[in-house]
Amino acid sequence: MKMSHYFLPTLKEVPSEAQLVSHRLMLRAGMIAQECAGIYHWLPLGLRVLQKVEGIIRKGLDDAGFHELLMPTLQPAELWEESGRYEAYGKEMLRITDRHDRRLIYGPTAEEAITDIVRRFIKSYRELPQVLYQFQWKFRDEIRPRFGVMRGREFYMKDAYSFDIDRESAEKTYGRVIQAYMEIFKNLGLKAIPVRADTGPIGGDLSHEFQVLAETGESDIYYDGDFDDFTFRGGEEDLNRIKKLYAMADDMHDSALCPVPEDRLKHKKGIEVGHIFYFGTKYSLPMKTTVTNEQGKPILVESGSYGIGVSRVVAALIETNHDEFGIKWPEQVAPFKIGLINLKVGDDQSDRVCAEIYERFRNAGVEILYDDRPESVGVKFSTMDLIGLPYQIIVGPRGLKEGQIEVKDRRSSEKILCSVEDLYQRFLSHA
RNA sequence: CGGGGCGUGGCGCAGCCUGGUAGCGCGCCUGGUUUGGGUCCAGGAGGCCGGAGGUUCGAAUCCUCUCGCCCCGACCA
Repeated sequence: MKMSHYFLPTLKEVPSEAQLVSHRLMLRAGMIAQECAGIYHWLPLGLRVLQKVEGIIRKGLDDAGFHELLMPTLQPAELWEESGRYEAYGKEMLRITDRHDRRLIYGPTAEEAITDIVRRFIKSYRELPQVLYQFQWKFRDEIRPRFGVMRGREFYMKDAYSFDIDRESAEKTYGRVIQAYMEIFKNLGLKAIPVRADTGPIGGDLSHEFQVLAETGESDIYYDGDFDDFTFRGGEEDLNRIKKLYAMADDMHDSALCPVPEDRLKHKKGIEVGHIFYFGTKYSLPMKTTVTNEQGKPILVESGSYGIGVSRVVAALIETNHDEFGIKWPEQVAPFKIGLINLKVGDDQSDRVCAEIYERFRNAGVEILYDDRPESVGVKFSTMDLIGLPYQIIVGPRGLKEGQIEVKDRRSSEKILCSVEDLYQRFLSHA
C-alpha cells in the first residue's frame, strides 16, 4: 500500500475526549473515528487490525473443532419473552419497532437465537456435543460508555455456544473452550488469566473471565502469583493446573477463605477480554430444547456461552504494547508487517530502491506500507512510530551512498544497517 | 440516573466575567525553501461562535429552554 493514496487520517494533536492511551492512539493513528457516544467507525488501518484479531480467534476455534455461523443482529422480542429475558435484561437492550409494529431487539448476545436454531435442527444425542460460534456486532446500551472501543455500546464480539447431553459432558466442553482460549490469547500476544467470576445476567453457575493484566483495566482481580510464570502449552495437564490455580474477580474473592498465602497473592487491574459461562438448562428448559437420548427419551440439552470482545482486544493490545511515540504492534496483529520510508521522494536513487523493495515485498505477499509522501523526514518517522508497524525500512541518499539502508525494529528500537540484498535475505528467504 | 465540566474553522485552544457581529497554534491550499526526527518564509481558503427562544439599538459574550460530548459514581461483557 502506498501511503500517498491510502486513507490514513492521523492526528498530531490528541482529541480532548480521549483519556485512555489506547483510545488516544487509536484516534491519532487513524484507526477509528467516533460516530456518537460509544459508537465508532473503523477506518482502514483499524479494520485491518480488527480483522487480524478476528482471524487468529477464528483459527483457534476452528482448530478446536467448533463451527462458525452467522446470526442476524436483529432478533424478535418473542424469543426473549420465551426465555424470560425480555424484561430481565433491562434498559441495556436496545428495543426497536418495525413498520408493522413488530417488536425487535438489537442483539446484546444470542443465547435465545442459537437455542432456537438448535431446537429446530438437532434432534439426537448423537449430534452432540456441538459448539457453534459467530463474529457479530453487538449492542448494549451502556449507562456510560467510555474509553473508546474499550467500553463502547456497539462492539464486535465473538460469541460461541455449546450444547451437550449432560453436565459432565458440558464441563468437558467448557474445558475445551478454556484450552482454546488460552491458545488464542497466547497467539494474540496477550497474557490472559482465567478468573472465577459472577455469572451476571447471562446466568448459570460456572463462569470465568479472561483478564489481561493492565494498569488501566477496569476490573479488580486477585490471583495466585504462580500465574505470572505460567506458560500454557495445551493439553489436559495444563488445563488441570489452570483449574487449580486461584484467581478471582473481586466480587468473588474472600480474603478469609483464600487459600493462597499472602505473599503469593496478587491484586491487580485487568481488562476483561473474554467471559465464559456454563448455565446448564437455563435456556433449554423454557425454550423446550431437547434431544433424544440412547433410550429414545427426550432430554434437555446442557449449554454454555463463551464470549471474546474482539474490538476490546484491539484496545487491550495497545494498552499493553505502546510507548511515548505510539503503538508497538505484535507482528501477528499488525496492520502491515513493514513500513517503508523513502526519506527523499524525488531523489532518483531513493525512489528506485524504494520502488524495487516495495514490489519485491508485495510480490512475496508481505504486507508493506510505503510512505512515498513528499513530507519532511520528521513527519515520516513520527507517523511510522505512531502507527507502530513492527519493522521500518528506512531508505535515503545518505545511506545509499554507502550501499546501505536501515532496518528498525519498532518494539526493541534496535536499528541495523544492511544492504538491500541482506534485507531480502532477512525477510524473504523463507517466503 | 446523581454530581461535575465542556460545546467557538479539520484538531487543540483564547475571547465570554466588564455585550459593539471573531482570534491564535497546528493542519489544509499555492509558491519558494529545506531534506536522517513533526524544516523555514511568503501568500491564501475556511467558522457567525451546538440549536431554539428571549433581553438589548446591538449577543460568541447576559437569561431561559434544548441537544450533544467528556469526567466521577452507581451499573455492566
